[in-house]
Amino acid sequence: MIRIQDLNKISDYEWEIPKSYRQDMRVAVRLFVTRRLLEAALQDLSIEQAINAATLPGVVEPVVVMPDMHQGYGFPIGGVAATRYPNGVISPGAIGYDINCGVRLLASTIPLEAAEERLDDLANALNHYCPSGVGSEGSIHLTTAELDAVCRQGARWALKKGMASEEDLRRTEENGCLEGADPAKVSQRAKQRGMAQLGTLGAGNHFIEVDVVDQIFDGEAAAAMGLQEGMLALMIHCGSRGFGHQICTDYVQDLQSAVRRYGIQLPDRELVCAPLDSPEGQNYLAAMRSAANYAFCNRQILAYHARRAFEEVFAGSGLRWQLHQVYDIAHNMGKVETHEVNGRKLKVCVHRKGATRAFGPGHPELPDAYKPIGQPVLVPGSMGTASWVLIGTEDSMARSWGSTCHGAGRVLSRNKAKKDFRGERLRNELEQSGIHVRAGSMSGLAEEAPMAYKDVDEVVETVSGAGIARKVARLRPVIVIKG
DNA sequence: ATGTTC
Repeated sequence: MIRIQDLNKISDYEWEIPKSYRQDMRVAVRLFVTRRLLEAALQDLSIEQAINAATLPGVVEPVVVMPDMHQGYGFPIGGVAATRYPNGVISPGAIGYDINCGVRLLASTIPLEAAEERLDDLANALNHYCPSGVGSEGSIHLTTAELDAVCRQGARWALKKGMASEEDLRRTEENGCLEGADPAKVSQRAKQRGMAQLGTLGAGNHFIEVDVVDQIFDGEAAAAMGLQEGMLALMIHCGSRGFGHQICTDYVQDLQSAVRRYGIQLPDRELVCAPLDSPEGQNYLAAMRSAANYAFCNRQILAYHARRAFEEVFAGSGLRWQLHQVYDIAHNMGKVETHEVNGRKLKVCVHRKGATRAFGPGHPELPDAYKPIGQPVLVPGSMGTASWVLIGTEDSMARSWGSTCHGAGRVLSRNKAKKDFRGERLRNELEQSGIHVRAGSMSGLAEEAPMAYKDVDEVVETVSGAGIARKVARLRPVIVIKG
């Protein structure tokens, strides 16, 4: 087990594990943590998993972990690993089971005071229009051909169906559609699971939240995003549902043979991978991109449903209002990107698992509205606590592969949380603190108890202190919809 | 996270 004295302290917000720590490490590991969060991380296997990632063929210095890190399947949630393209490897476990799990934020022009007495109705309407829960199905049942179109087109598919605007797409990572998706590389079983789940929320830590903009930290960036203090905002946190989960399951199994065929030495079988330039690696990439596009489309359709709920509730209110997209960004994804390494451009596959892309100002991928300020980073907190809007910086580009944190990060396992907390009691406590809660499952609610998570404000303070993101706004929840 | 031990 690694001990705190095995790490080098770089600053109050940054630590390093040198590659000399273990013989099979190819590169160092950088941890963006305070001493307190480092001590929390030492309680599980997340740091060991980051060290294991530093042994991957083609990995480029450094492997990075974020302050919200915790143990995951083969690779820490909160981890970032860049591998040379196309000579390095790609690993499904370093992207996650919920491919393109991510967050979408919409900002309204409705002041909290004007909406207060309608919040209960709004919670009901959101709960009604946005199906949630494990295995939940939506109103859309796709044919195989339509599902293939969703895989290729992502959120653009929703535009064709009248459920998106061009502006929604512009304010979505990659305009809501990754190139290179190929539904022919997706199993029939995954497609079966995906056909009826488009436009559904799912369960676990996924949620739809109505927040009030509580505090602005960067006026210029907030203005560019249309965020105003005291106004309502809508946050959607979900991913690719059973579709992406099945694709990950399929390829974790599939790629075991590639590990043998290409003679890859792995410290942990769960870190299964394949060379990016192998047929196995390319097939996974094409399937992973299909799931990513499904998730972009899923969040787009959920936003469409949510707008219908707002329209229904505020129709007779006499209010003039808008609900415009701020941004949509993934935190579980593999992306082929060009980064500057030692003064040279290098093409890499950036694995982000529980880490949010955080491109700095001027990046060509950003929409014009955000080029001057940097990319919006959307950080959901644990249930009932704050959520944050941040922006990417020059430092995130230079030091963390254009990435930052993604949320609060668990400290207790789901099983432990279910034992320690009661869903009914949590719901009552949230309601008493003025948050309207709609939850499908009380045991699911217990798993998401805020006490099972780190303090999101402390996580944000750390990335902000380290310089790999800048604070824009803090949001406070008033409605929480859970599966 | 997940038709939560296909």
